[in-house]
Amino acid sequence: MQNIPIYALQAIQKTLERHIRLTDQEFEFLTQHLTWRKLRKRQFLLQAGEVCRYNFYVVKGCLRMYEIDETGRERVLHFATENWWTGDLYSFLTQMPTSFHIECMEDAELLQIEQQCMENLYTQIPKLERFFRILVQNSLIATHRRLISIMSRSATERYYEFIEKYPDLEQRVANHHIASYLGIAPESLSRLRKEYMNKK
Amino acid sequence: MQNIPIYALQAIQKTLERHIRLTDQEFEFLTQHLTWRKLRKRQFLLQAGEVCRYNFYVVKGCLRMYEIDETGRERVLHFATENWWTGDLYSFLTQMPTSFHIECMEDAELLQIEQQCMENLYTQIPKLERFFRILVQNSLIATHRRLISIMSRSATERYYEFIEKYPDLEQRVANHHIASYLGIAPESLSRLRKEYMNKK
DNA sequence: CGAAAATTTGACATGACTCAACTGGAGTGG
DNA sequence: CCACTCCAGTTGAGTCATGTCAAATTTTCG
Repeated sequence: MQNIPIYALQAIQKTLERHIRLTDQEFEFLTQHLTWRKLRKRQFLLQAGEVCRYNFYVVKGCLRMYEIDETGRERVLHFATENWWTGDLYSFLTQMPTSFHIECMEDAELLQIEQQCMENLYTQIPKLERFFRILVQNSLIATHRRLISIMSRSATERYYEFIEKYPDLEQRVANHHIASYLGIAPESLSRLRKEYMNKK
Repeated sequence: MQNIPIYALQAIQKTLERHIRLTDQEFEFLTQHLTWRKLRKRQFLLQAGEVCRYNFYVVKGCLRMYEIDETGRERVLHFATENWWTGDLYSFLTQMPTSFHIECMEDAELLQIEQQCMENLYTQIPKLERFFRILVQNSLIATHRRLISIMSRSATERYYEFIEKYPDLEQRVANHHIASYLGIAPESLSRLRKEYMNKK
């Protein structure tokens, strides 16, 4: 197995430090359960039907997690870039097959933790249970906001919200994926974009 | 302070047992941090601007948590009935003022845990940290589903989904609150209902 | 019983979708 | 390095689901 580069360890350490403080021993112990992974553009980290065995931390790159609905249309649930986590929590926890795909939109570098290890880690380092609880809580809060947003705001408003919140993604991510994330047709997004350009 | 009735303790115990197993001592310890609360219809458990200091477990009754958006319109984020939990996680955690209201739609009986106590409880009984992590995770999964649903399905489909999933709420909750939950106009819901009745 | 609120109904408006055609740029192979 | 293909993005026209507003009716509750 390939060694984990130092910058990746530093990155995840910094991310952890935002919520918990680990001793060097604890961090060392944690890193023994991390695996280093590199993927190229268009590769899948996860495909529908598989069980999601890992939780992924993005060191570099840009990924999207999406579902294909009954009508065959893709629905982007979220994007993940540097220092974000991704994975299908539901599948991860229940060990049921996932309904999601996670695809690299750019070459990517990741750290992964296996589900099995997580349980051990929680026992060995209770602080990690805290970390992941907070992570999930934040995720829930963000999803609530998005739900409210999609329920109360027009396509235009949601688009403006998006470019304000994620100016970088606007640049990195293909238009039709953003449209899918916002829950609008790519054609509509194209028109919104045009309108927005004219205003400026 | 009023004593907690036995049926309330039994209810919460049963709910906890779905994910963790506490010893009698642990449960006893937990109950010392619970407060019993009764509310009447139309009373507020939480109002925008307050800090949400508690996590609430519903023993009896039916509540709604909602936000008032920029246009003055109510958006129902969720309903809570028997054996559900409610509260504003974000405010609860950050101790920032909430933007939500939680209102009783029927006379209600609740158990509440104070945020401060939670932290102690987690330390004393790590299993509880697990319980709440799982709770939040399930909540996140449900919210993801709802997001996908609102993005990919028509108002009709969402309504059918709702009555299938929560046949009891359909009965207990006012029409316009369900409309708000589904993200549609009350008039539209009324029409969907009519259509649905004709079909049957 | 009566006032206020909720629901229903009708008429109309419109934002966003669909489908189809066109444009432009990136990637590929000769 | 050009020509060709393919996919993403743009644009236009027409449609439809759902929203809005207003009025009528029913229900709720003091």
